[in-house]
Formats: sequence, structure tokens, C-alpha cells
Amino acid sequence: MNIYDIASKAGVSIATVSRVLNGKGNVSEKTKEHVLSIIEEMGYTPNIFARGLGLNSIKMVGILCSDVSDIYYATAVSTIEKELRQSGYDSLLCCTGDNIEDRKKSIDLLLSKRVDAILLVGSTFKEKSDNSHILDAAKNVPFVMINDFIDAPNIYGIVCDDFNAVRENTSIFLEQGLRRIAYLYDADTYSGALKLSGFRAAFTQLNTLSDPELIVRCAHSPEAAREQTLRLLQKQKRRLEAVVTSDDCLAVGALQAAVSAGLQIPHDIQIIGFNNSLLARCANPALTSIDNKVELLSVTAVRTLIDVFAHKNVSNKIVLSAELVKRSTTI
Amino acid sequence: MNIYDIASKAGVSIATVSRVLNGKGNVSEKTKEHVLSIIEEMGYTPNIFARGLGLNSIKMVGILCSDVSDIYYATAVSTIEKELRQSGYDSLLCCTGDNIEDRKKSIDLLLSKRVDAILLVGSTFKEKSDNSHILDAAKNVPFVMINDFIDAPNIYGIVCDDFNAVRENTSIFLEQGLRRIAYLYDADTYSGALKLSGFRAAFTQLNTLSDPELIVRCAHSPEAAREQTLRLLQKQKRRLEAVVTSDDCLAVGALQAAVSAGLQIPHDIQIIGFNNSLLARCANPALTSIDNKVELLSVTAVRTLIDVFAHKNVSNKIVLSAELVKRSTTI
DNA sequence: TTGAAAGCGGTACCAT
DNA sequence: ATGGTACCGCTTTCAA
Repeated sequence: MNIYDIASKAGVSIATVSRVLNGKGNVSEKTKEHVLSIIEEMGYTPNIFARGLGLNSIKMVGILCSDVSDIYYATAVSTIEKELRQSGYDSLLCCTGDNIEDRKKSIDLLLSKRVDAILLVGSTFKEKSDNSHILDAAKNVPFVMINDFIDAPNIYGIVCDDFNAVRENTSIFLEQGLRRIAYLYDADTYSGALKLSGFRAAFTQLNTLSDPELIVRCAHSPEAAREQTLRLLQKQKRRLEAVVTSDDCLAVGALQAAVSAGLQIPHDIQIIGFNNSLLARCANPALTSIDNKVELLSVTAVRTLIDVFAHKNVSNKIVLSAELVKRSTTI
Repeated sequence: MNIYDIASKAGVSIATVSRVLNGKGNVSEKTKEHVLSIIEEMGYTPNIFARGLGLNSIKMVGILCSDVSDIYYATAVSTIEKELRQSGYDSLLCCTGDNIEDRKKSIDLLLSKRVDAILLVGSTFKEKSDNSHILDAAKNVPFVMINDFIDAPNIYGIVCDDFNAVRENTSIFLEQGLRRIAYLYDADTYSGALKLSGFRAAFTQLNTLSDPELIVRCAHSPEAAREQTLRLLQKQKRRLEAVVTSDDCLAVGALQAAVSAGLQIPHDIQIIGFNNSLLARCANPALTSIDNKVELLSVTAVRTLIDVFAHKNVSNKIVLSAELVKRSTTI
């Protein structure tokens, strides 16, 4: 069934049916009603490909993320999808893993599907040296990056102020007189680098230096973090006083290590997570965590995109503030 | 740039270019090389809509789930997306929430985007009374349901044997002589009903009856489960001996309650989760959990779909077995 | 207000 | 092996 069938059933031309379908152009109320009733009766749905061929768009946005099974990205994707749908856009999901070549391929793939825009979730896309692939692609469609930013035409970044988030909360420990503070992180990304700088800056502010041995990179799993923390606890003569992490899942591992070492929390050691995810609420004792507002970032990203579509003036970088959610692993 | 441009640049007809692009029909090696080099040189990408118009497909599968921010669904969607991509299909994600009308709308929406199939993730789609919407839609495209099943043409179900999973593990508690066993669940779905029946069946097997007051429905959050468990712990004169749950997130709540009540785990009380998710590993003590093999279910679902596409003979219901992953909350 | 017809960019059948 | 062309189903311009 196509627009010709509807047109002949209704005794009008396909042009009129098209006008009715799209609600533009002048159609008499009477004709409109009539055509609509035929469409309803026949259960007709316009062919999206034919429409796309004419308009070169089927209102679809590509979402790129390294891994939706990660609880943080899952929340972002969930929020984005909902928000996009409300604006009449569908979500084409593309999980790339960590391989650079796969990512480039994914962007090509989305482009070949003629998506209207590409949303980059997570700060794992920017390369140190060469972002030409993204820059090239941005000539075709707008890009919105969540937790990352490239200063180039048609690219927008919505980021959380990770630097100050970590700096301020590390400072709180320092102000309590603590010095043996470990930093556990898992990724060397844009946002990862900001967090680490924030950690160091807190020490610099007080004209102190952080102990390089206490800054530890480990895999993205509670098990890895647990192991690293146990190592630090055993090795250090002077006991560890606090652990700052770049992700709740690492904080959970640190927490497990501290508990199994018989330490009282938060009395003997304080621990702070990042993302304020479900993991923080599930930890025992419940984890104090820095909320970097993933839902807000996601909503803002979509809103920004919609504004770009509408040719509104949009600032190309938006920075939001994180917020500490205090639970039971800090004083 | 379109196929005409390529054709004229290469000095051949569009038919030849099309043949080269699709790798079918006879094209001389020489011509093929030449056309390919022009395509490469110009950076040409075929228009997906034009192709879709002709073929009525752009190799895209719709994924419907109530909520990807849920860690379990996120894992499923992640696995599905990867597996689909390997087979050359893209994923159109559609999160419906719990509203029935929204779900129906979503199916219509996917259909209007001319997806090649629809994957239903989670057993939240089947209604008690009326599944006509799914049955109708299945006239157009194949459906694959994960953890759910409707016995109808063009609908395939990949399910975990939730009934026996819960029955067997509850039986283990009963065989240890425990009788004060609570069951915490959050959803009244197909799979939810099976789990609950499994719990009851374990008692029936021993000619006993489970205490109805110990079968408690609560919201899908650790906080809700914690509250309900605390209530049970306070109320019961004879102490609770074990808690079986339909989801790790509830088990975590139960665990928090038990710990805060000063109980020794697993000595005083045993707790068992479901899904074997990251939450089980993050809990303290680490949670024993029933692994219902979400990755395997997901992979099997996609493989099934690919077989359906290839018109292979496919059984319309596949049942997989769960497996207990023992950690520290059971003896 | 309505209709006729020209694209949009491919695929595939039928000739050659 | 290659080319010509009808066709897929819609949008939109131009004329009436």
C-alpha cells in the first residue's frame, strides 16, 4: 500500500495526500478529514525510505559509546534515548569498544546510514594527536560530545567540571590534616586527565606534593581496585588515610580491601567514589561519591542538539558542576 | 555525489557500478578494479535511502526494552548490539518504560522505520489478556523475545529456566533444614511468575508450605528491599534464616538489612541474588547469585534471528539453564 | 485549493 | 560483460 492507493481511494492526487500527511500546504478541512479517515481505515504508514530519499533524513541520531554495559554509559544512553524520542528522533546505537579503528569505522557506518547527528558518549573518543576523522565527519553532521570536547566547527561539548570536583574533595581531606591519600583511576581519557590534575592541584594549593606511589592506575573493575588497594595497605608503613577514585567501581574495590584489612570506615580510612551510581548505594557501607550529573549532561546534550537543528545560537562548550553526595565512607 | 557521477567518471553505466557495489552479477576484473578506484578516490558512499527504497530494508533491527539504565538490560543490549553488528545489522534502540500504550507505540514506530526484525528484551512485554499488537506486528517482521515467549507464528523465544533455577536453589536451603525463608521479588512478569512458582515448588516438593508473609513484593531498588527485609527481621519472632530474591539489587538491600541488624552472614542468615551482575561482585560480603546467562541468551537470540533471516529451520522456543555462582552469602 | 510531473538515488530485469 | 530503463514511494515546484 502506498500513497497512490490512498490518493485513488480518496479521489484526490498524491500531492494532496502528501500535504495532509505532512500538515503543510493548504488543504481544505473537508479534504483533510476525508483523506485522514482513509489513511486510518487502511492502516497506511508512509514509506520511510522514500521519504528519506527526498528529504535526506529519517530523523535518526547516532549514539556512539565504548560500552553500554557499563552502568555509567547505560544511564547516559538511557537518558539520551528518552530525550531524543521526545523530540521525534530515533537512536541508532553503536558500541565501539576501545579500539580506535573500530571507532572510525563506526562513525563511517553512522554516516552511511545518514544519521542527522552523532552523539559521542564518554571521553574516550578524542585522540591526542589526530582527530581528523571526527573533524571530517563533522562537515556532514553536527557532533555533540558528552564529557569531552574538541574545539572545531559543528562540534559541541557538554562537560562536567571534573577538575574542580576532584580538587575540592581532595582538599577537604587535606584540610582534615590527612596526607596519605591514594588516587585510583582507570582511564587516561580527557576527563580522566582532568580528574588526576584536580587531585594533584589540591596538593599544590597547599604547597605539598602527592606521593607518586599512591597514584595508581588499574583496570576498570572492583577486583583490580581491591588488589591495588590491598597492595598499598600492605606496603605503606604509614597507613593510608584516604582513597580518592575516578569511578565508583574502583571505590567499591578499595572499600572491600579496607574492610578485609579490618579497618574501620570512615574512622581509619575514608573513601570517595565518582559518578554516584547505583554501586555507591549498593556498597557496604554506602559510598560517598561525586555526582557528575550524567542525566543532566545527557539532557543538555540532546537539548543542545535540537537547538543546533533549529539553527539557534548555541555555545559550543557547556560546563556543569559536580556535587558531592555524602554517605558513610567519609566523615 | 551519486552513482551517476561515479558511472560517468568511470566511463561505465550505473548498472555496472551497482554490480560492483553489490558484488553480484558479472563484471570483468578490470572494470571492477577501475570502478572501485574511482569510488575510493571520490569517497563515495551509496545513499542508504535509495537502496532501502528498492530493497525495502536497510539492515536494521529494533531493540525494545523497558529501561537500558538497568544493569541487567544494559548487559543484554550491549551483547545484542555487538552480535548484530557482526552480522551486518544496526541497532535501533527503543526504551519504553513500563507503560503499555508506550510499548505499542514503540512497536509501531519501529515498524514505520522498516526495521528487519524486533527484539524484545525482558519479560515485560507479554500481557495477560491481549497480545494482538505483537501478533499483528509479527505479520510484518520476525520477533525474538528474550526471557519471554508467545507461541505464535514468526515469534521466537529465548528463555532461561527460571523456574528450576529458583526451585533448586531454594531446595538447597530446605535440605539444610532451613524453613524461615523469605522471597523478595519486584515484578509480576512472565519470568517473575516462573521464579515465584519455583520458590513455592521447592516447598511443595517437601510437602511443606512457604509462609505467605515471607513472600514480599517490593520496588526495584536496594533501598526498598532493605526496608522490607528490616521489617521481616523485626516482625518475626523466629528469626529469618535465608532470603531468596528475584534480582541482585534486592539481594543487596536484604544484605544491608541483615548486616545492620548485626547478623553474621552466612552463619545467621543466607542470601541469594539473581542475575549474577556487577552488583553481586560489589556487595560486601560478595553475593552468591543465580546466573541466568544474559549474554548467552542475547547471543542466542541474535543467532536465532540471523537463522530466521536465512530461512533456516529454527525452533521457536529455546530454554537455557541457569547456574549458581557461589560467593560469600551462602554456606 | 488542487493536480501533474520532475526529481531523489539506487536495484534489477531485459537486451545487446 | 555491459548498458538501457522501469520502478521503488515520497516531496515539492509549478500551473491551473
